[in-house]
Amino acid sequence: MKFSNAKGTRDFPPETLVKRKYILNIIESVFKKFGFMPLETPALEQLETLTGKYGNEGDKLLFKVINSGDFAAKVDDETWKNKQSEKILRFICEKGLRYDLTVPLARFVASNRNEIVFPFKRYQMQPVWRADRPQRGRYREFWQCDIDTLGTNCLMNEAEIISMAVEIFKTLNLNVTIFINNRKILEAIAEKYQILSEFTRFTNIIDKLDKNDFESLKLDFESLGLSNQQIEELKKILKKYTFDTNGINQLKDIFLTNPKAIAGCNEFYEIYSYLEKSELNEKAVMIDLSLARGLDYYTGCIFEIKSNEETIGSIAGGGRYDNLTEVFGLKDVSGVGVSFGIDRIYDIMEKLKLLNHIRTSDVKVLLCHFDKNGQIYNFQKAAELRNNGISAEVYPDIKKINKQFEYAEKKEIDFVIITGEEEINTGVLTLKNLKHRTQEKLSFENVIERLNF
RNA sequence: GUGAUUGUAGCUCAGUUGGUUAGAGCGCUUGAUUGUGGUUCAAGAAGUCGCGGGUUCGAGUCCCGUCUUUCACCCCA
Repeated sequence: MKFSNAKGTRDFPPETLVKRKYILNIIESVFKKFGFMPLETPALEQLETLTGKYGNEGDKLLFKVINSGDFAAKVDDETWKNKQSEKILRFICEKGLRYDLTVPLARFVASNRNEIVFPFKRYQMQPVWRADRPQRGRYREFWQCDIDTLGTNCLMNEAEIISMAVEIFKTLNLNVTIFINNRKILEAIAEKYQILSEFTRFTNIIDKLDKNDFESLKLDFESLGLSNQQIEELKKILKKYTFDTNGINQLKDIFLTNPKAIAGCNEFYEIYSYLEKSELNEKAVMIDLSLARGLDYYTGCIFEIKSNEETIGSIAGGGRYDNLTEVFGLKDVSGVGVSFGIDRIYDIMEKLKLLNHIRTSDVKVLLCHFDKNGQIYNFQKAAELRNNGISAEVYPDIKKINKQFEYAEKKEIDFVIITGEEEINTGVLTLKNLKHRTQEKLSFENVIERLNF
């Protein structure tokens, strides 16, 4: 194959796209049901909008877009000769592909603050790009389905996110667990051990706990300056707790005095108070103190959702960010949101054969013919059928009838209308059910009745 | 970004220590069957062996580069 796709990007053939849209539609309809409004932003952002928001690793994964025109001429000889990529970059590119949908949202909200109705509830389903090495469930171009609420501190929004996630995955028939944590509690731990200055490194290490056992990370914790006793203590604390009064009480008992931890626990209590009476099953939501999340901008509650059946990393993630719009000049606007990764959801559902029932075509009937006269007649009949709300397709060529049947079968069209001289003369339609191999002669009205089930 | 790994017909894959004209199954086309398919039978088309370079009398096979795939890190949806 001479022309392959760019690394980590894919084509979506019709059969795939039909299934993707099925998932997207479910997600979108739930978003709408909760009162979120759509937003789209450009694929391209100013590079300075994107840099510095995702941590060091994030910046490395940004796709940069080279300036048009004679970009090389604008680099001075000295910089060019020294081959320092970072410095040259500043001269030759000023745009980049978006890395997620949250930062563009913050930019949008900050610059449209006067037109926006707050609290601002928006959903956004668009591709994002990351210059990562691809592997299973990891692509360089993938779609995120985001919802965010900005301009309110109310923790009902966190509870709402959980409800939405539960509804989405219930509708999709996927067994998942929603893991939640709170950055305030993680900060409290870091404070307790006086490693707050190393907070990012600390969260990076504990985030590995889902893949590695605690023992193998001991050296990492030691490198933070923690004593053996402290590490043993951590081992007891960094685990999962049930998301109910019992579990939160356990947590609170650990950090009796630390104000940040108490704040974090109180947030859990409040979020739980909204959900207490809903029909969540006990294992749908878990508090997981080893959940950290890499993105730098989270300040409160954080979420991550994983499939119970497939290990492909997380299929959704998000959290509360108090200061994200501040870097775009808008203070005191807190936001909370979550992003669903449709590509991973698709991969899991495909593997679990949960998408096999999706029909590739909405067409109810294929009109077949033996000659030009039949085709012309069918062209008119198809128009009449469509006018009566029936999606119909005329076989687009004059070929043997069995070819036409095979075409219908491949496109999962159950019915065919067979038009020959006899049908044209009498005005009666021959309707055949390909699945049952039955066939009957019907009037136009009866055909509509038959196909309108 | 680090270290591995993959690529042969539309698809899944064979292809010996380097040796003539690169094979199979499925699929596809045509016919048996000129108004009724999915079975069966017969025939047929199909490949710059990912791409570029090198070694060799000779490369699908060995070497280098490159693109792509998958995997482990890093990190993440």
